[in-house]
Amino acid sequence: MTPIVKTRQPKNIHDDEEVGCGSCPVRRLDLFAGLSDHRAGEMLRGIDHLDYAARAPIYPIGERIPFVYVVREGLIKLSHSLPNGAERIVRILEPGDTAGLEALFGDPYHHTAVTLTPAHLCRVPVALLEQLDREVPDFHRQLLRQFQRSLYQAEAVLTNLSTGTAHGRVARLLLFLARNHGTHSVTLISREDMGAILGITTESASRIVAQFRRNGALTHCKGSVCTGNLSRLAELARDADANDKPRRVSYADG
Amino acid sequence: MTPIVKTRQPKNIHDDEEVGCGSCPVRRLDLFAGLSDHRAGEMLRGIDHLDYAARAPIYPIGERIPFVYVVREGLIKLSHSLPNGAERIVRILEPGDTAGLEALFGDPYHHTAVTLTPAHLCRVPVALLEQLDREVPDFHRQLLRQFQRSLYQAEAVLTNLSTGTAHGRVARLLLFLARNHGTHSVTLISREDMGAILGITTESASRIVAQFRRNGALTHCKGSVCTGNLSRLAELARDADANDKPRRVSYADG
DNA sequence: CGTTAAATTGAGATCTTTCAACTACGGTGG
DNA sequence: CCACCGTAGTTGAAAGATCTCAATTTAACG
Repeated sequence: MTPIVKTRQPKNIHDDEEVGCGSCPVRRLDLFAGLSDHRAGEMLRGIDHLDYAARAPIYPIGERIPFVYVVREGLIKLSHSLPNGAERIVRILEPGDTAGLEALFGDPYHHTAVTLTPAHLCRVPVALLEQLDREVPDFHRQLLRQFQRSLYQAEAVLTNLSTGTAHGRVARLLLFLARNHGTHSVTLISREDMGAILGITTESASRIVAQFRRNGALTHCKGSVCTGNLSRLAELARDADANDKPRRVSYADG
Repeated sequence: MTPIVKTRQPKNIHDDEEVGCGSCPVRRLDLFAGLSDHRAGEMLRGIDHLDYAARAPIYPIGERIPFVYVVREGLIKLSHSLPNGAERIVRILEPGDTAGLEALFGDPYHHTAVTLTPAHLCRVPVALLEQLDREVPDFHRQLLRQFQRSLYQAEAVLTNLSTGTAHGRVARLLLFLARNHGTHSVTLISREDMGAILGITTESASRIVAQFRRNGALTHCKGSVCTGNLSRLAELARDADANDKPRRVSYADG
C-alpha cells in the first residue's frame, strides 16, 4: 500500500510534497463537497496533512484546540477511560469520518483519539469550517451528515459489537475489518483493542481469534493479516454458537 | 404530576386546550430557541402536540414520514431489533431531546421509538424546520447541537450502561432514572426494558433489582417508584462488587 | 374476584474472567 | 550474526458471573 512514515509524532507532509486536498479521496464525500476547486485550493491552505504510525495518539480527551480531523486513510479509535482505568472504545473511524467535531462548539474533545493502523489525517481549523459555513450554501448540511454518521457508528458499536456472545462480537468485528479492507483479507488489530471495542477481556479476544483460526474462519495468517472466510464469519456473527466444537452426535435428533 | 391521557393512540391535544409551544418548557433550550415569540407563534401552528401512554409506539423503524419529534415530557426508548428477535435499546430520550432527526435528510427512521413512561411530544414537520433554517440565523447550530446531544447519549449508553458487571449497569441505570427524576425517588422501568438497555436478560435485571431492594439501595418501593440510596447506588455503580453478600470478616485487613 | 402479564426465584448449564505461566516476535546491542 | 529483552499473544484451570428454563408469586385490571 501507500508507504507510511513511521513516526510517533505525526509528520506534517504539507511542505513535503503537494498533497493538497484537491487530490484528497475523501474530499468529494465529505466536508469540502460543493466547493469549487479554485476556492477550495485557497481555503485548504489552512489545513495540515498529518501522517501517523499505528497506535499513535492524535488528541487526548479534554484537550481544547480549535481543530477538527478528517480521516483520509487508516482506522482511528475514539475511547473513554473507565473509572477502573480500563479503556472503552466508543467508535472506530474509517476514511471519510471526522474526529473532534465538538471543537465546532468550542468544547473540549470528548474522547481520546488514537490510530489503530497507520493513518493519514487532515487537521482542519474550526475557523475555516466556519468560513465554509458562510460561503458554501449547503455546507452545514454536510456537517449535519457528519454528525449523523458519527451517531450511526456509535449505535453500530452498541448493537453489533457490544451485544451477544463474545464469539459473535469478534466475528462481527472481523467482518467490519474485512469490509473496511474491501476484500477477503482481514487486518487484525491488537487483542487488547479488540477487547476494548467488544467489552471483553484481552484473553477472551485472543482465545476466540485463535479458535477462529483453528476452525478455518480465518486462514493464511501472515503477521496481522489473515484471509477471512466471510460466509463462515457471517454465520458465526449470527449464531455465535455452532462453532468448532466437535459436535456430539445426538441420539435424539440423529 | 401532570395528568396524562392514557390512550394507546396518541391524543392530539392541539385543539383541546391551548398548549402552544409558547409555553413549551423545552422551547428555549431546543430547536426553537432564538425565534421571536410572534414569529414563533405563527410557525408553530404546524406542530402537533401528542400525548402518549407508557409503552405506546411513536414510530417504527423504516417508516418514512417528514416529521421530527421533540420530547417535552417523559422518557422514550429508541431501539433496534436484533436478528434473533430480541430488542436492543440504543438510546433513551429525555425532555429536550429529539427523535427522528434523520427525517431531515429524507431518510427513513433508523429506530423504533416507544415511550417508556407517559410522555408528551411535539411532532414537527420537516418543512417547518427547513423554513426555520432559512429564517433563523443560528438555527442550524441548534440542529448540530441536537445531533451532538444524541451522539453523547448513544456513547453514554455504551460506556455507562453496556460496560462492566450487570450489577454496575443496573446501578448506573437507576442513577440515570433518579437524575432524570431530579430527586431521590426512582421510577423503575420494566425489567424487560432494563435488560434491553443493559444487554442482560430480564431475569438478571429482576434479580439485581430485588437484591438492591434487599440491601437497601432501593427502599420504600410503591408500585414502580422507589426511594434510591444514591450514594449506595453510586458505590455499586463504581464497584459492582461490594454488595449485600454478608461480608466475611477478613483477618488480614481487620 | 378471576385473568393475564410482569416480576421473582431456583438450580444447573454455559460463558467469561481471572490469574498465572508460557511462547512468539521484533528490535537492539554486542 | 546472534543473544537478549520487552511486548504482545497464547493457553490452562479454577472461580465467578450470567443465562436458561421452569416454576411460582405478585400485581394490574376489568
